[in-house]
Amino acid sequence: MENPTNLLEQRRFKLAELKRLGHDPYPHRFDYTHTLGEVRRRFDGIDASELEERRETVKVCGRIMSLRLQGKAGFIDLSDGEHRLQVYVRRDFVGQENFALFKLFDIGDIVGAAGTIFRTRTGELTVSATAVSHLAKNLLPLPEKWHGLTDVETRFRQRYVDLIVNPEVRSVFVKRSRIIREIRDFLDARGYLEVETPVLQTIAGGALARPFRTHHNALDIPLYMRIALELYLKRLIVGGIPRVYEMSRIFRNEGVSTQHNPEFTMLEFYQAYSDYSDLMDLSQEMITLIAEKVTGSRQVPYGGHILDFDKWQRLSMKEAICRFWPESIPGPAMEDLQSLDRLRSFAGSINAHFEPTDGPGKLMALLFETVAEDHLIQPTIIYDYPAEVSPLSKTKPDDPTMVERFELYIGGMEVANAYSELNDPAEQKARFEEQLQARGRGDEEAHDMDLDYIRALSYGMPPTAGEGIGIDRLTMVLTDSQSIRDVILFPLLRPEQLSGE
RNA sequence: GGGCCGUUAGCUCAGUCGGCAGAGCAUCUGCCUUUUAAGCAGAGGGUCGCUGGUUCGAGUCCAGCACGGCUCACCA
Repeated sequence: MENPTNLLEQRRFKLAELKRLGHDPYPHRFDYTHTLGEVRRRFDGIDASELEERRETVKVCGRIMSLRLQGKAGFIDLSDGEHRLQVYVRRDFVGQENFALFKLFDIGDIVGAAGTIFRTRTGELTVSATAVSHLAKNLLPLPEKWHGLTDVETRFRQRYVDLIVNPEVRSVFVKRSRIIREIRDFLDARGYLEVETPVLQTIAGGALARPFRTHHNALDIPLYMRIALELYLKRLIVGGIPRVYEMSRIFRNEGVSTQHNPEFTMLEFYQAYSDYSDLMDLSQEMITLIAEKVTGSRQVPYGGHILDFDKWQRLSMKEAICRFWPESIPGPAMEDLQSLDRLRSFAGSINAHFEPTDGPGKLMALLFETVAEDHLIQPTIIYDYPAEVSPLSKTKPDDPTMVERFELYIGGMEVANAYSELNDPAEQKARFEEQLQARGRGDEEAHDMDLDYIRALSYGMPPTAGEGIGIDRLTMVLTDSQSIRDVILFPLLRPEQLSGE
């Protein structure tokens, strides 16, 4: 057979050559003695002469990341995704047959090598092979070694290739895993029970968002994918589990952006006999600790800023509106934020879009989001929200239009949302009814009535504080990622047209 | 959904005024037994995202479509 010119045909040709030489092209296993990381840990500190004396033998395996052929010898760099190790293959050390096999190796192939550890003239730790094995063929060439893979679409669609060639991508997901583990450790150490609640729900509640719809065939009923964990976790507080959390996927049928993916990971935790101010302290402690454990410092780079987790600030929503109001436009005083007419005129003055049916609470939240959110780069707790936009929160003792709720902002993003939970079933029912009216006015995101939840509250729920933390966004902040897709392994994309070849 | 930008070799990218489709890496052939962005000599590789249009002639100009990115709106 002649050497084909097409890259793919060349690889298939080499695969056929492997078979022709009597090698199983896809062997079942490989008995390695050390991972590449173990070799590095064990021998990295040992100099050339000592290695020569010790003649340590190893069997290692990994993917070929580069290959330098040099006549009757050659070097390959193996990677296991995290560590790299060089292998030296020399014809008079491995023999004719193994050397013929070695010549069929391509960049990207998975191979094994047995041999002794030594250092080359340039000092690099290397396995001098006495035998090589072929373990799996790379039929689709990898991106080049200098620029790597930068095309964003290919990186997301073929994350496996992204992970092979871009080591920093792996490090983001290692950090993400660490964040999740630290959160579990933190909550477990404080007596929280981790639970799992339904993803498929007949009423998608606990947040103001549009759900995905699905259908159960056997029961022939419509179902929704959950948009929050909240209402089931509070049922468990009623059931006598005073500290409970769930960290899992939720789904919102909304747009995608650098800060939104339709499925994302949320931590929600609930603590009985506490209110929102307890959770302010707890969140601050937890997030600062995680930042330090995951990044090694309480000062963390993000988007050209240094986030300082030693300097948290706390502002009420009204204070934040007044403080961050643009200087060029006459701004409100605190007392102006009560009056519907004034709120409307202030919203107009900053070109914020609102509906005539929006009440004062919605307008206040709108003013906040418009003028303040972008300024909240440093870790900031914004507290005391309008009741109108918080149907599940307990009102302030001195002001029934406001609730005990706070959100945590870092890097200009909302990272957490917490409140003192409304536990009066009669008031909860009234709040749901208000939401139904908003729904009647066309607000698709208004909360649905959940009569079982009212029934649960009627058995008595202790005073409780609860919080939700967006794990994807927290990961963005702690890995200096500007897009949520950089912290989600397989973000949602439109389907791709793939031909069979 | 709106606005802006992008799509050229396996990868990263050039392509001028509309006039023969280019480079580096990768690949192939030859040489090379401690290289590491190995080296030297040579070669092959293209549905220029898709469909139309204008033109003697389109990667280039025009229209539509697809996919993606950023951004606005919505949201966490």
